[in-house]
Amino acid sequence: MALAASTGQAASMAFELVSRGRESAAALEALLQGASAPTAPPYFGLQLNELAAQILRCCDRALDALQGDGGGCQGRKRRLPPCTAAQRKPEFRPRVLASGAEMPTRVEERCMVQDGFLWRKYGQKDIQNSKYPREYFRCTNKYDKGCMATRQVQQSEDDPSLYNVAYFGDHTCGKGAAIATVGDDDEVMKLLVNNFGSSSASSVSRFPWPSSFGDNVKCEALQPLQALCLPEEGGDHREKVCIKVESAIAPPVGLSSSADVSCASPELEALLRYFNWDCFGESSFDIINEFINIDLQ
DNA sequence: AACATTTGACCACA
DNA sequence: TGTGGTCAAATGTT
Repeated sequence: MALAASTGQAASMAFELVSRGRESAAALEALLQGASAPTAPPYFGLQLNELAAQILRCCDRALDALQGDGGGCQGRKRRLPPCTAAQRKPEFRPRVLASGAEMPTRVEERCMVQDGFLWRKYGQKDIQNSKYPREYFRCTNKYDKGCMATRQVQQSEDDPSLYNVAYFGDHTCGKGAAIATVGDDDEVMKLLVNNFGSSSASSVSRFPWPSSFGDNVKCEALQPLQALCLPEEGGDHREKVCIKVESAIAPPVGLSSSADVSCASPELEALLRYFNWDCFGESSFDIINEFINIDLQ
């Protein structure tokens, strides 16, 4: 009963948050419709007005879901696979962590900013001595362009709001080239391109984290990036960054605060502000992660 | 129809 | 032999 009450409370809070997000997105879209094309450059392969429209669609679907099923955020469902001798698939088990904890609610997988690199999840594995599973992603251009870039994402045990993201291999699909030309006049984007366009230690040393992603969301690299660039055999490289996504204003325990990187570009600031409202669950991490992922290529 | 995620099985490696 | 990374069938979403 108490559970039902708290579930209802959470649902109404989620509904309110999504509603606020929708209002913000609608305002953003209206602003962008009045802006001339040169002031709204494409980010991550999307025009900002397209981005705003996408946000609206996501909000509408989220609101529909919240109203439709009494508050539960349903992810994609999987029916019981047929149990025949030819099919090895055992019976379906609900998605529960090894620790017995529930998986974070997936609000809307596809409601994320595209960074020019598209990742496709190809596996998930429970890792020994870890409460949380590790998720495996590959570049969607693996087969058509032979791009061998992959990444692994795992929630931190010490701090569930922290995710460890490891990047393997280089993108050979060329999809990131456009990103480097976006924001040439933007201080932050320059830093990011300078730091991540090369794997050399000298450029990495100017890694600009931590930076603020709006008022309520912070993304921080918890360790110097150069310490996490692990060379691999065959010229392959691995980059790993710890990402912390928090919805609270208060700084996380054990993390020293430092100066935020200012955003010289109003477009980028507008984009970052967009993240404020969608700051819960796994989906919010995906959004942030996708953004950070640009930097790491 | 195309493309996405899910998830147990398979396989390589230490 | 245990563990982690990948595969691929089933199934959901657009």
